[in-house]
Amino acid sequence: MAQWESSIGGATFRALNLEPLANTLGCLPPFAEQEAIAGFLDREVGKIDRLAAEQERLIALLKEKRQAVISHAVTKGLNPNAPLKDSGIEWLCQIPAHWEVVRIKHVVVTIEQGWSPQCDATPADGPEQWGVLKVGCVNGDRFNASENKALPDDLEPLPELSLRAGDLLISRANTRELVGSAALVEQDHDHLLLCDKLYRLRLQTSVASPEFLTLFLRSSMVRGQIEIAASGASSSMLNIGQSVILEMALPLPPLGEQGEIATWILKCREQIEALINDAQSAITLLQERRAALISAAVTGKIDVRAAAANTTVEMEPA
DNA sequence: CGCGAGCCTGACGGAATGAA
DNA sequence: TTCATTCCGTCAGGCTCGCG
Repeated sequence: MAQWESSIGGATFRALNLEPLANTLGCLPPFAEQEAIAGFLDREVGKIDRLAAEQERLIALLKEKRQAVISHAVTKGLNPNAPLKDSGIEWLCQIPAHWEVVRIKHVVVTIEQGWSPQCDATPADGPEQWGVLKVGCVNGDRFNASENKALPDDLEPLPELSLRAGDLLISRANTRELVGSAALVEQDHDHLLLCDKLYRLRLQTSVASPEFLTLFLRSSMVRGQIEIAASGASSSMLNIGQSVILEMALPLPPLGEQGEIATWILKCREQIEALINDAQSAITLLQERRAALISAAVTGKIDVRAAAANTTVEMEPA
């Protein structure tokens, strides 16, 4: 490969011309050994690919688990022995008997949208420069303050749109999978402004915890409701109105229990994310091992006849 | 390279609502 | 009624990726 690097042309699409390929110098072992190397690589690379596929499956299962943990905890609580009652809402099924069901509007003090002036394409440079959030800041598992665009110097910022700790942000327009994504702002961002495509909810914190509501909005039940309610002619930009959020049923434990549930979910999430990271590292290592193995086998650094007799293969250090 | 497809979203316009 | 603001919907374009 290293021999070809200087011969590869193209900027956006990298292509190798035939001539350098034809002129490539290679070492050619006897035919029987070529066959042995090919057979060896088939076996060993196959093993590595199977291990990597298992890790990929593990990651998919962990992501499902992460979702299931949220969905279960925000609708059933942490005590498996708590008596249940019918919630009266079809998509919520049963909830603990001591919980209430309210409309989200009953715990919301304000809901507002922001402002989307024409901005620079680059994010604000440091916390002192004004920036306007992009809708993508609520995608994924947590609020991402780096998803913003710098406000041009000739535009006057609107300080009342800057973010405060506890603000709950929800995207009002995006693809079906992303619309309604919710994230909690954990600290003040004095110079970051709310954009037109985001709803900001401020709650009666004596009744409802923003952490709990954020997690509830991420549950599979709410995702299902949002995806049903999303409207619009363009499938790449579906919308949800304020009423979709405000009229949604919310199963509400006592405030203290909301906090316990949120803390527990966040702890589980950390553990699951650590496992996902481990699996991803394992895949990276397997890919490196795969490339090294192929390289070592075709350059004669592994004696494949000896390797065939052993299950473990020793490679010379690179 | 050039092109098309898919995905995402900024920007803008129109409808609805509220204030004067 | 008029004007301003808020809310909602979508067009068009940027970006990435894959293909011939």
